[in-house]
Amino acid sequence: MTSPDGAGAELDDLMWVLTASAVDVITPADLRRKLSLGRPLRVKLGIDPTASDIHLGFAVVLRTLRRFQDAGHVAVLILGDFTARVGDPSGRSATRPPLSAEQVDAHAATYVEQVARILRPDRLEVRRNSEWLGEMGIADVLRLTARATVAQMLERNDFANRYREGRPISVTELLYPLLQGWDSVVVEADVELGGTDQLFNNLVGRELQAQEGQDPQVVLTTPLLEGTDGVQKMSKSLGNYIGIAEAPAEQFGKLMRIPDALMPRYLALTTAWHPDRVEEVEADLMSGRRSAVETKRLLARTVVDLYHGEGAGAEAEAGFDRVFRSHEVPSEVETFDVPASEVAGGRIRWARLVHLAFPGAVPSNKEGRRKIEQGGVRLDGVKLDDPDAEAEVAGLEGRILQMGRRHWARLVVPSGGPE
RNA sequence: GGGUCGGUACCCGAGUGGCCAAAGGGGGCAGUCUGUAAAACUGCUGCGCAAGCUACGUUGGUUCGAAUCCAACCCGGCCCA
Repeated sequence: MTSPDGAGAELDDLMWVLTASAVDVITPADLRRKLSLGRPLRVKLGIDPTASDIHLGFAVVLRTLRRFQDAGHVAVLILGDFTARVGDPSGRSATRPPLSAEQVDAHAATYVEQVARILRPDRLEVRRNSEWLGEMGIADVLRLTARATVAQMLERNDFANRYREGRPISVTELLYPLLQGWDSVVVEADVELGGTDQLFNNLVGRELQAQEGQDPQVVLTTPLLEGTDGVQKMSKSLGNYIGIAEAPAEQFGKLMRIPDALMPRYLALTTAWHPDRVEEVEADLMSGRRSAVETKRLLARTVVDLYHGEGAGAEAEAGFDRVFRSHEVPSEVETFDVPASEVAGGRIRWARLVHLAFPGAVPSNKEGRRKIEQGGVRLDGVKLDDPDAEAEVAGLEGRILQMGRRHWARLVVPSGGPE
């Protein structure tokens, strides 16, 4: 079906770029046909405004959307504000509390701001599904529900598994696929993108469009990227994510810590490279022409460059080497002001100080004590050994407290207090 | 509506009157090693300097003493209607 002329070759390449990392394309023939229409396609992506940080996992589908934009098509971003307000119970157990309109607005704003780091502003349309779903009456809803049967809904793996395992499924949940599908009808989507977990929902959109006499959307799903632990899919709640807005040093460090086995996945899904380039680097890695560490460094530099600009990756790498190769203190260390109120008689317990300086990593005094006992705390490179000992606060000024391998604080002593 | 089983720490899960801040596993964290990878090994994993305090769905009760017994309630699974 490939024509020998230039246009055909171009289309072949575009298909390759758009679908190289896709899991399902339903159907490739439809996609090819639509791409040849000679008009900008409307490419839909529904997002759930309950989370507020975009990470590399979600960026996978956004990157694909960007590729459509670069090919001249329009990104139609649907904020599922209506569904978020109703309270999507998909997470079950903790029956997620419905969000208020204000919360949704706040999330939506940060979302759009972050999305702008990946999508281009021209050829971008942002819609909220409350625009139309909020207008629907019970009669409309019933009409919509009449279009699907329970058996059809249970075809969705997620539902089928839960049903089989005796886990709860709320009736509302059965409704979501229909509502999302209706979004496609309203915005007249030509293509809908989504993670593989959205396959079923997006196919429902295809059905509904056909019933409404529209040319059904092409459904293209992208893989769910594994998080930094290499096992679970990346998500904020699991803490295994790399945010696209995170600082270069953070991103670089986290990327260096992913399991080696994950590199091909990350090369393909997080770099925005042409798939030919991905294959080339991967081949070098497999053949040993490029070592694992070098490949990982290349990956980390590439991703940091992508979100922080050309050169940011190399800079982050230099900082990384400084800390983890030369074991020096990073050039930028956050200062920690020892609170005067915590100082008794010019002294403070080490365990307490560690807790106060690193509230996130050391959530309690008790934890601070454990960290010291286990040899995880250093002052100017010297291990502390007695958590119950007290430090002379006056002697702490400007010294560097280190906890574990990745936490530092430059101590600042309160001045002007009653001496 | 009736019956039945269940709700334990971040997760799974043992525990059925005191020896339970609660076995075991997973996860996580710190240490050694290393490429901040993997594998391996060690330790830790409610809060408090401590006395002690708070925690086994919720509330109340029995008891010298409750995660364990009783009552009501809330939530979920299954079966019947």
